[in-house]
Amino acid sequence: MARLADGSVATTSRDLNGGTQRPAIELGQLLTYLPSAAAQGAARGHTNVVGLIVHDVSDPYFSSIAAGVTGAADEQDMIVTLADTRRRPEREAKYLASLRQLRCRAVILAGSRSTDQASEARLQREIASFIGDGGRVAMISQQLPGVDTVLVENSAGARDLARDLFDLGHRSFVVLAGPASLRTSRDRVSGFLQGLADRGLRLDPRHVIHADFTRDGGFAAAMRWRTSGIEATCLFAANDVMAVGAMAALRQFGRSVPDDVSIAGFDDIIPLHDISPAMTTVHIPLETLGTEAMGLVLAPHGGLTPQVRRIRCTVRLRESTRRIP
Amino acid sequence: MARLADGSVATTSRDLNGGTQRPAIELGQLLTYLPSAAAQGAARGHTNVVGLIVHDVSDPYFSSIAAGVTGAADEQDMIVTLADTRRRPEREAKYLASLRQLRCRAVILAGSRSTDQASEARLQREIASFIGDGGRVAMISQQLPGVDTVLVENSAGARDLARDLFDLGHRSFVVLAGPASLRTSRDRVSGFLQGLADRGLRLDPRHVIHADFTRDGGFAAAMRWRTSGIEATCLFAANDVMAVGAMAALRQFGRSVPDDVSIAGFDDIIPLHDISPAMTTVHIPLETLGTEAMGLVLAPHGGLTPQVRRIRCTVRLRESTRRIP
DNA sequence: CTGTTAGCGCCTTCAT
DNA sequence: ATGAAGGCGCTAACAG
Repeated sequence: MARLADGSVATTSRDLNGGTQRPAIELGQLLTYLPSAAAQGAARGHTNVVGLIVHDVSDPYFSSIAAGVTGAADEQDMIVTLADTRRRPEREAKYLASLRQLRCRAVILAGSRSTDQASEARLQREIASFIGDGGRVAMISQQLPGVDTVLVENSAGARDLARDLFDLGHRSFVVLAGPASLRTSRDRVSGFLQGLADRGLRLDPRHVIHADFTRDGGFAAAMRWRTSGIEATCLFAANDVMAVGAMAALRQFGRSVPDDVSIAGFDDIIPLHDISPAMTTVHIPLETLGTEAMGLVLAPHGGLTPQVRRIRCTVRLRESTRRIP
Repeated sequence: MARLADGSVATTSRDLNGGTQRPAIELGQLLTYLPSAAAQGAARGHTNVVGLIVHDVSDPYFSSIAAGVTGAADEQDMIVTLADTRRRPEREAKYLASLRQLRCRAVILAGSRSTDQASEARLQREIASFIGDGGRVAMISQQLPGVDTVLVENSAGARDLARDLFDLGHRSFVVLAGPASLRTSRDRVSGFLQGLADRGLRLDPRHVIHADFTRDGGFAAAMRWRTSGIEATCLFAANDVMAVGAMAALRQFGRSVPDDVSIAGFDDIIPLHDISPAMTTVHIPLETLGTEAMGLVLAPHGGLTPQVRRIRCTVRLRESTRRIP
């Protein structure tokens, strides 16, 4: 194409790629010409695309991770393609297949693993194929055997939170948990129970109410708590969006936070930083999750032992929880 | 590749593509084989990728739009690649170039146009090249000459809001505006002023305070208002995240909402649906913006006249604004 | 319907 | 340093 300008083809390709834009003629053409990434990919056998699979982009948890990923990608001149499973675990494998077809250099899977055997098995196979084709993959959240992981210490964070709430004087809790099928929710719940146990308190299993891992789930769980007749001075929601849904429900049936009941969440998502009362939660450096994941998949191959990067969660005590005399 | 299974090449390509998986042998291979999208793109001359360029994914405004786009893309078996400018307008052209190189079928540009002449001009050129190569492009927000647009009626929405606030009894306003360089902010501000003018009220230009179009911008603007000594019964923030930042500032210097001062925002972003007091705002169907944009770029070419799809904004009066006796 | 033959647009040895 | 040739993995227009 641009041979009209110079004369040869290989040469043109070279110094177009080599950064040394020599013939001024090319510079002129540059205004509109760009090599086809598709053709380059076909010829080279790989591209500079990295895939990101999330459960729900519109959830601030995932959009912050996405921001971390796009930021890191930009610095490496990589392009990120986004897939949103809409919280249907079985979609992950499907999207991974699409990304494999794209011959992405790497894929980042953000979000809790589920306990659906069929989906997870199919995902495992897709991952194996992807890696077999020379691609890199990183998980964000829980570890999957054999793949690099940015591991969020959900359990430890929830344990610390439970202890702090206990030390604030709370003795009766209700846990607004996500679906039992989500590892993230399970880890947080069990960590929380462990923290209470550390202080000698055993929580009745009926005090754990399961619902969707969303705002509406939190609302519904709080409603179910209300009709359950279970007493509690403190509610722990397994994530912030559930907590905010629960707060809405509490408001609706006239319980004030934190005067009537304290509440705590998990994640420390940004849009909630300014609500009132400020939400007690467990902070996760969400953007960092994304950049770390990019770091893993872009790093030179780590050999046979999968890399694991642990991310600590830190308790943020705020107004939505109060001291019990 | 898979010719080992059958014998021919074209045949394999055909019924792999044609859905009629004939030879059982292939079905066996299918477990791991997938045609390379890169090579397909090279051969066909186009791909099933659509690009999405946003100002900031972690902003709920954009993440909701992204959700709409990914949802629509999924239905059409398209793949979306995401680029985040981090609110630097000059990045748009750069990313558009990357996407052009990818030979995307289409690109969606979400977010306010700026008034930076240089960036906009460069963007215009990129768009022209992109379209010249046979790609489709759609804007979300304001119209750009010659390109399909999902036009948000910011001005009308702000005008309606102003009238409603006036009718609530408010007579003194302060506008917390975004940067003067952002069309979206300008449109909302001018619409708001127009609405007041419709009721016979003229707002002193000093009552318009400019800041970043972010939470921190809203916080800063509210702080500047405080020290300005200007009196007002109602604050209008040009978007919700600014409004929430302003509310944080108000809380910090002990002004209660809505008792001391009413406040209104714009966008009706989801994470704010449950805050207290509930925020008066102007609703935009954000996900719809994304799906409509996909509709535009996937529709058969609209001829020479660019398509424009207008999206209405509707006022949502809530607790953060009160009636003035 | 199937197999053959050209490309698609680029990159990469390999000589020169 | 530069040009020629071969190939990347697939599709499409053409014959059989």
